[in-house]
Amino acid sequence: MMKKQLIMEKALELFAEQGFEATSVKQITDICGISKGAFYLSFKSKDELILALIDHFMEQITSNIDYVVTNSNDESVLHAFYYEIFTSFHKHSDFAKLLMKEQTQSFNDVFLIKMRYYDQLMDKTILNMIERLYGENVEKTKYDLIFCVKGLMHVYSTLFLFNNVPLDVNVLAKTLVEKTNLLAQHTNTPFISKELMETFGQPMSEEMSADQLIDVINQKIEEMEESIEKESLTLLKQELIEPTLGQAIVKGLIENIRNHPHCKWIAFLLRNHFKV
Amino acid sequence: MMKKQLIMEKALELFAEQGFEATSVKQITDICGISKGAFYLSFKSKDELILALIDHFMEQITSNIDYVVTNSNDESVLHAFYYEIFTSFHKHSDFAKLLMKEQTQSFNDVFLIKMRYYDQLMDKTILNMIERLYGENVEKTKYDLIFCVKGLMHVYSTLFLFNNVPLDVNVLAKTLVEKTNLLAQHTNTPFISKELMETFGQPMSEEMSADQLIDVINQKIEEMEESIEKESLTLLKQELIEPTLGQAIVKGLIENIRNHPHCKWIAFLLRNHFKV
DNA sequence: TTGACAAATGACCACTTAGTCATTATTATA
DNA sequence: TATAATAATGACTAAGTGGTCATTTGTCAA
Repeated sequence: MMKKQLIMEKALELFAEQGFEATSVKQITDICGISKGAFYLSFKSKDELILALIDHFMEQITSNIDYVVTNSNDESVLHAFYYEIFTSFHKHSDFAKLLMKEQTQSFNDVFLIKMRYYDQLMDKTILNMIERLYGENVEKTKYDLIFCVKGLMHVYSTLFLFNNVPLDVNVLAKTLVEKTNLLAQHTNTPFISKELMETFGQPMSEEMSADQLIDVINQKIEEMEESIEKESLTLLKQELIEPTLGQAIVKGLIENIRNHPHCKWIAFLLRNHFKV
Repeated sequence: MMKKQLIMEKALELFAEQGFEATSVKQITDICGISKGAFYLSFKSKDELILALIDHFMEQITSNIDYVVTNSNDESVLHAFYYEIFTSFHKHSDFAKLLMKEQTQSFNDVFLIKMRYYDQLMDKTILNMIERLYGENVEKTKYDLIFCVKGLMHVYSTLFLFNNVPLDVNVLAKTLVEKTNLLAQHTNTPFISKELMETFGQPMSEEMSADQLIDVINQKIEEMEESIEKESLTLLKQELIEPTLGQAIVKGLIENIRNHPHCKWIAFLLRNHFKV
């Protein structure tokens, strides 16, 4: 199991540098110092590896952003959002590079669906934030705003990822907050209407069912040692099967598990499910 | 020579769909209905093919944009800029897709240099436009503005290229003009300082020398049949060797060749050289 | 020391790749 | 028609690909 992590780490470096297609399994196993067979003991295929990488990092990044956004006040939420994103990208710069390089590529159906899934989660988070901050004022322009925010994120990420520009995340976040506010408060001409958004934005992937959630939780529970987190998770599972606890308790339980590295994603899914 | 064009056309389609690395020479020759050998009669390598494609389209697009920008008044220049870009991308959508997919990829040094070169030309054009429109007001924020403009271009291009969104170029250009004006007129907090721009933006690739320009022109002249364009080009070559004509005449001569499909790029280079 | 089980190996498979070149087909010239 | 020049072919090479599996190695408890 240690090996799986080693492979993911080293492969990520290679993917970031050369791209996924240009990196061979042989190259990966060589710098890991393991045999080809050992690789296929950890991953069924090269594709499975990149999918695992995407999930591993996107779950982390997505849930962190979501938490930060839902737990900041209106004054600070935009700044917190940008700050969190760029901090994540900076910390996991190899993954961020991989993401940039492969996001328009399309070798694999599963890959594509996964990318679209996380992209839609991001859209949702941004939209949420925008609606909360500007309300009715951006009714006509909010979809354009999503794209503007993503466009800004994209260029500035490229800038510091591929040009080793020294990064002061705080300043960067500040400038983008200013720009976002400007665009939100003064834009009048929309390009993306609600209808347009719906025609191309394949119906937002619906949420996970309670049953699916329970499966994921069961799997995690088995991996965990006894702890407050495990207890909280067990209670939350119970709540999924048969709701009895109040909102406050549920929220508290989710808060308990939120910082456990293995639970971040589940915490995110549960927050979404219980809408707390 | 016809064959070269056929290969470029068909290869572009494949590259746009599958990416450069994922497309094999065999695939290209198959849909062209030619043999492998015939391919290597037109191109020394697969790499040379993609470089030729980049040059072919980027020369066209870059020179068109430059012309449009330098020949629009302050009222309309921003709109003209966006309109021209998106029209080009829409018209050559396969090439635009290729560009998006491969712009962060880095298989090849020559490729990388080429991409950076055209990217810098674009930066220059945008900067020019911004300085002209907003002057002193954007002294501190103009570099950020370049990136904002590129970020907006990027997301909206992705949107209509990969999501078959119906494209009303006029409306799109309008919304982006509004956004650009907003950002230019009200942004106060810069992220990219002049120094920062200089540290990462390897010294702007210096202009072509007069001698190099003459070489390029000589080559073109041979390919052309007798015409006003050819005569103009010959006179311009003379002017490069020994300046005798006035600005007005030079400008007129460049105007003469500007619409000849083979001369667009040369017209661009000459406009830059004579600064007319 | 033995035996049982899991972990790890790397030769090997079938296939694909970019690129070459002796050979053949086509065209133009005399 | 004969000859020279050019265009086009596709079998071939050498290297590499993702993936497999019979075999070896390592690690336990008995």
